Amino acid sequence: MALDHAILVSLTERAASGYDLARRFDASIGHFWPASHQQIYRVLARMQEAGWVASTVQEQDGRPDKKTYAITPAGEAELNRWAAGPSGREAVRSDFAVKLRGFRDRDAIIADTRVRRADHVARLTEYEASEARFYPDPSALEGADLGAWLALRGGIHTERRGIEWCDEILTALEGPGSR
Amino acid sequence: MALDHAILVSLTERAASGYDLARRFDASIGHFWPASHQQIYRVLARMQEAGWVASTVQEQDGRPDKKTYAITPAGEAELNRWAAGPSGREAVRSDFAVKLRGFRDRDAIIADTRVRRADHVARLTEYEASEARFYPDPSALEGADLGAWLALRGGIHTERRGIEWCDEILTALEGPGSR
DNA sequence: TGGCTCATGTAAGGAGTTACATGATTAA
DNA sequence: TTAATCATGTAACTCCTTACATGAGCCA
Repeated sequence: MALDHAILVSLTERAASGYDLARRFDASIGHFWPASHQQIYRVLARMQEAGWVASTVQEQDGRPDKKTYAITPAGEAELNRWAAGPSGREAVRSDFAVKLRGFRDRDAIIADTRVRRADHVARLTEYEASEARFYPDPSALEGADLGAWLALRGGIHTERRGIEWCDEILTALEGPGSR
Repeated sequence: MALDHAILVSLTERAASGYDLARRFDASIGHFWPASHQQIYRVLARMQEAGWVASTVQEQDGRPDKKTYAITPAGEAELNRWAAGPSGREAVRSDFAVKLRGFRDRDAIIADTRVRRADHVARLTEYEASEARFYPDPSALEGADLGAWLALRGGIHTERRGIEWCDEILTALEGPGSR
């Protein structure tokens, strides 16, 4: 059900079409809760039926009509209800850890680890650039900005520990100095 | 499909019934790929049909019959095939990060963060105890043991960064010194 | 001419969760 | 006598993924 709330949070920041939301999810919220456009359209339809969002259609020339969704008071109430409750522990599901655990193909693991490391570095770079750009003075943050910054910090920690882990794996499998 | 491979890895270590596997998942492999007994029974049935595992039934007095599953050569081949390929990046889905991002209820977030922190500490303690007990001399490890240790290291890194993140959140929301 | 962006969806299937079901033994 | 452990499953449901579908404009 958390996709519902992720969409509501995003709509609180600004009304949007399904298409817009899909792009936002690719760029920002999706780092914490990825979603495809197909899923987003389905959930929007469901939430409209529940009265949590309302849509207005805009015609556009040369382009398909655009349905813009906005959060309703009922949607706000639902967000508040959800925000007040505890969040569940998220399940860790790592194909990679299972593969390590079943240790069979040293070279495949090394290759895999290198790819993962590069991926972590890329995302860390992206997060750090966002942090420098949008939150240069964290001690001055309040409310929504503070929350968004803390969420970003979570991403930064995740990527850093991912790099550390990859380095440990590479050191153990290839010996130090060969990376 | 990775539950299939997690079960196969576990069966490689030792043949087991669905019930045994469910307990093993609760205790160890499940830290990287949680699974309920219902799921495990379903996957075992599917893998038996595919010829990846074979079962023998043992009668027991005073207790229900026990179906013990073992991996077959076809299952070994499948595991090797899977181990040689790259592993996908796992999707991060964090209810908690979405909640932070939508920052609405400071007290609820603080309470939530404290619970999460305690949870991370508990698991970290467990992992560190396992490490000290089973892998006192990591530099001497090889093969399957090395893989299992590296997987455990991943868990340790995850919990540590989880604690760091929680501390950062609590510091930002309550100010330093009040924790 | 071929692919990208904008914009909306449907449909089928795989994976995971939750609830239900049965039945004997053993420990508090 | 109540609950937990051992041991097996079925059924319904939600959620996510992948593939398919349409159609106009724009850039190389």
